[in-house]
Amino acid sequence: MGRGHMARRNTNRRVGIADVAEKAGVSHATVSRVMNGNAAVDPGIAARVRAAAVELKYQPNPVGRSLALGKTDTIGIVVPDLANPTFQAILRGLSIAAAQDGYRVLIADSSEVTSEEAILAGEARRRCDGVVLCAPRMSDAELEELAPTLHPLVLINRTTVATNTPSLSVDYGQGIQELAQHLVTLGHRRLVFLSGPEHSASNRQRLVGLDQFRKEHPEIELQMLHGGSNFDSGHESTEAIISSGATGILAFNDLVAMGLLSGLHERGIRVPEDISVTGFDDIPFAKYTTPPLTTAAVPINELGSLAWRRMREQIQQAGEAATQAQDEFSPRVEIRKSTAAPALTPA
Amino acid sequence: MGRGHMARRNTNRRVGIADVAEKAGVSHATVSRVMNGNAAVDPGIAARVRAAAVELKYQPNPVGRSLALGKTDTIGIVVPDLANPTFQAILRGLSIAAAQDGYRVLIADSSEVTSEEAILAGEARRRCDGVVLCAPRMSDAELEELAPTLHPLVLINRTTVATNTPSLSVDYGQGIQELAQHLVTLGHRRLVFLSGPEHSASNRQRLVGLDQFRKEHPEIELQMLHGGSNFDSGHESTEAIISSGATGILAFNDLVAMGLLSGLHERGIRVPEDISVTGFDDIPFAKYTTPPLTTAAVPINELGSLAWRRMREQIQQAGEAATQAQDEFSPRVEIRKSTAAPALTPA
DNA sequence: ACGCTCTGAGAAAACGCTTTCTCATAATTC
DNA sequence: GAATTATGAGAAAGCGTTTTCTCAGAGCGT
Repeated sequence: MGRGHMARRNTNRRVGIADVAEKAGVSHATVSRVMNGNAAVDPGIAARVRAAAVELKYQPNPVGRSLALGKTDTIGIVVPDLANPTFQAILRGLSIAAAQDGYRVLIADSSEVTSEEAILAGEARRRCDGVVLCAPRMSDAELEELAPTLHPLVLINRTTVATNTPSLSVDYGQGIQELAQHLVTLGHRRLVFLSGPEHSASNRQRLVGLDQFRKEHPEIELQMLHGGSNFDSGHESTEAIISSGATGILAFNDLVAMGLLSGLHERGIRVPEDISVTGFDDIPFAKYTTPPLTTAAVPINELGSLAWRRMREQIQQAGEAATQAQDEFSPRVEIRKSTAAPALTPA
Repeated sequence: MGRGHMARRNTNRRVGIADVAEKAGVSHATVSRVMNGNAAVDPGIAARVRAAAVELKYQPNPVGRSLALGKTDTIGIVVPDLANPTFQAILRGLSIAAAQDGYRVLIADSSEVTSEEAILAGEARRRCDGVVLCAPRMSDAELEELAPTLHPLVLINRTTVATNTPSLSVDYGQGIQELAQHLVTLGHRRLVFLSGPEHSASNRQRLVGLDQFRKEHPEIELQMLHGGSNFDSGHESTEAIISSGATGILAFNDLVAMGLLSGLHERGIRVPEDISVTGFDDIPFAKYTTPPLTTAAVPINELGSLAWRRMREQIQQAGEAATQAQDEFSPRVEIRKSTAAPALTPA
């Protein structure tokens, strides 16, 4: 029972195409043809090969396939922070959508280290058939330079001008304006925006939106307060918020709002009776806070699956340079219980 | 300026080792040696090669390397549901720890479809150097059969007897007992356990723990209520909880507890004054609910990084069959504001 | 000055697969 | 029945690396 000429190195080798070929008494090529259904193979032989394959539990080695086919059936995603529910949701949507088409996703977390992003993205690209760059913190110039080298690329929360790479963005500017408008309609006259990370493009968009809002509502007092993007930064801002004297708070996102909510609660300040608070994103937790959070809903699951669709389009087209879609989502204000008319409307 | 014999197929080929070799006037082999610093190379030549490499922006193709080296520097993780913060945290911990050692992670979400788990795990294994199986829902028998085929394998929340694969588990049984004890100590006499998914091994552990608890506290009334593992199932149980007449509620996990918290709030029932609620896991959101949730803290970030350490040990040892560690974590009860003495202790 | 060891670079095999190329055999046509 | 065309399987080239094998030339000792 010789193992043939293949028994050269390891005895406990993983079963390869050669083993199946030997067992079925055919050539490597024929096994490959049968496994991939590529060319016509005599039904009898095909059956023999298939039988040998199942008997040996043969599973083609994906690395070998990848090298031969020039594709890995894998896409990469680079996120600034995997702890952020927004990015988790995008990752999830992407992963599920991609899986439906037989693709897997490789993840890379830049941990908000801007300088790592380009490296991670490049590495991911070399291992994968494409890359999704999620809310990159790098500069526009850097992004512009990097984009072409990544080519099958989908951008989330950023856009490029030079190359026409598909991008998915959310109109944060509009969303924050609508939230501000909501507060004003309720009767609030003194607002605070608790801003997010400086490198965040979406934070800049919110600021631009609020500038616009100021022009349209010169009668409203709108203060800016520096913050971050997580619970803790919201919590830490509690005192500053209280002493601001504002009655309506626009938090950078839901996480910040939740941190703030908890801080206010500890201080015995009632929401929404004393202060109204809004979030942004409508993460799944937002409607379960106490009180449920008024926020601007970003269709976060769709983002992931649409990202995959755009990626797939590029992978399939390969050659033809089609015009790439620039999708923009408008957040929808979700009014819950964390906002209400202020107790005393100042004269 | 001929491209040499390499210009056979695509003009816009990706730059390969051959291009560098040609430019530096050396052989493929030498370029490889320089890039990997494997063998001694004449400093002059090495410099020439390196110069050529940077000029051409040469980056070795990982697929080629993987084939040659028999490793991918990638590990896979299979989770039942990427929407669950617990698994997200594990994924994150794993990803960050692995990245520190130059490894990437490929994710697979079985979406709670038990029959997919084995397939996904197998596929992941073929593409990666190892697999982390996170809270698999499959039967013990299936797991026992699958484990050896996955070999560099780390199990989370499950164990195997046959193969000695390292496993990380949490003593859910003890944790839930401690929470129950906490409620009893506060004066509660009527408790409810709002249980989780049936296929979940950790749910079974909780049930076993509570059986034990019952034996030790025959005087306590402990009801079981069916539920799930997310917000909605907690929210949906609100009525059943209220009509149970219990004053202390042990929710399957923090998500369920949060859903319940919100349901109780809507019904005007105060927590903890009227009813005490506990969660499990101590997800980041738990301390920001209103009121902050009493829960059993699972060291969730450590789980991910420890999973990587165990994986790395196996990858490095390769040959030597070392005894594999079975790590067990004891949850630590985190007392917050969602539990308190019941208003009226029944006679 | 001759032979020996040692250093270092190129040739070639290997990794596991797909696919083109080639050719034998069977099927078809006049 | 001989020439022509389908059909289908094997041989071999490639995919992009690493690594073993081989060998030329430099350095050394006597």
